[in-house]
Amino acid sequence: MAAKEVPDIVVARLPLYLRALSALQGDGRIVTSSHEIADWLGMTSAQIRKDLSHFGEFGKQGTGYSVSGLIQRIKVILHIDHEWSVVVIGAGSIGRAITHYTGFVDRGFRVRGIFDADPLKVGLLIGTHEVQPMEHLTELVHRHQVRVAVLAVPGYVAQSVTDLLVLSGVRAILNYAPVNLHVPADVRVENIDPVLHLQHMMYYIG
Amino acid sequence: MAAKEVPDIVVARLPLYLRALSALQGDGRIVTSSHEIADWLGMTSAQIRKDLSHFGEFGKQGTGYSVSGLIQRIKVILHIDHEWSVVVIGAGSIGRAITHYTGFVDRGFRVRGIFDADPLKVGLLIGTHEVQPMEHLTELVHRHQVRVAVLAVPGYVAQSVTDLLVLSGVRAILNYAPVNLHVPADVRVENIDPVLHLQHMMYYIG
DNA sequence: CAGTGTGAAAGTCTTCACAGCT
DNA sequence: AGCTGTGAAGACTTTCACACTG
Repeated sequence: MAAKEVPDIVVARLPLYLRALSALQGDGRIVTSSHEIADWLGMTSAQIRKDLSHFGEFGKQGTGYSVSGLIQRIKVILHIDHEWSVVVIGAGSIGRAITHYTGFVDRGFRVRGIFDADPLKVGLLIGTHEVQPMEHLTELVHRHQVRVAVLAVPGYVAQSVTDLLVLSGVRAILNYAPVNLHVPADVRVENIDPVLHLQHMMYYIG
Repeated sequence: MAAKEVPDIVVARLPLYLRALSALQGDGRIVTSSHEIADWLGMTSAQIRKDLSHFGEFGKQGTGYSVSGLIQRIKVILHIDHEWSVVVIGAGSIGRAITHYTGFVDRGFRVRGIFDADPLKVGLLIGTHEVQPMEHLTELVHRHQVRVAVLAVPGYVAQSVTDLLVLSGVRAILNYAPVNLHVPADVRVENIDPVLHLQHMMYYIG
């Protein structure tokens, strides 16, 4: 069965399955089942089977799934069977944390450069990366064919930086600024705002 | 209409409304409408009205909502009309970024301490906070009645640190480790994993 | 008239339960 | 026997559309 119109919510769970499968692989499991993955993630096995069924058939009835096989298939579906180059915009504490983060590389992403508009930050060394001025952004994006950016700038410049990123050819933006970005329809944005999560939880903590 | 059994997905959107309302307030708006909030957030006005209707009546027909009034009402619903004390566990780059983050305080949260198991990190100054050893955690949680923790430790210690947090009285954990934490039913966990968002977006970027 | 609050309808997502394969 | 893949049922969420109010 070919993937044609897969619900976004299903796509959003595939990276979670990848995370569970990596953990199981780390534990030495060669074969697994929808039940085992479901237990690891705290969800139901039926949901996992249903989700996967949107993309084809991956398991053996009576046996389960090959861990490495399913990992590979999901990576292909998500287009992360090869490495993506990423630029980080903003050399504040969030930008620096992202650039330092080692968990990126083995999951398909590689930081190619970090940029900041503040002349005082330009030239600073963040891990192995030297902070570059915004003027160098477009050139580097073209040179490395960067399609992915992490945006870690103050809210009031987030939209103008976004416009520049889009113009340079970036197609996916992970936004840490607490604002809603406007982008063309063919550009994806996902937002991360830790305070939103904290506020959400407080409803139940009272 | 009293709030009785509000869907979690509705609760999760309230912090978003708060963010939009703050932005509108920053622009000098005194009164607003479900349409204006919806435009700002890129959603429909019906959804906003329906969501709010779970908690009561907040607007004036024909006029709209008082911006400051609605902000205050939502803060009360979310229990963030007062400040919550937070501890940060892990003084790696993420823990440091969180501790530095100034956007916490004005949105209801205040970091009371940062902890790390690594003796080499203990004593380091992060902003105005000195990194403390894990042994001090329980005492500080009790002293400041901390109910909220941000977990920024490596995956392989995340569960044991979680157990300690829960034992100390923490009821809400914002987890940056890429693992699924097990907690008692009265403890809330929300997870943040930037790579999950990046992988999700790559499906559409191809 | 503009804009809320809300039943009812439409749409989406999850769970069930079982045929069928290994 | 054990486990997948999947229609059908059930649960949940969003959208519609309009009575009502200032």
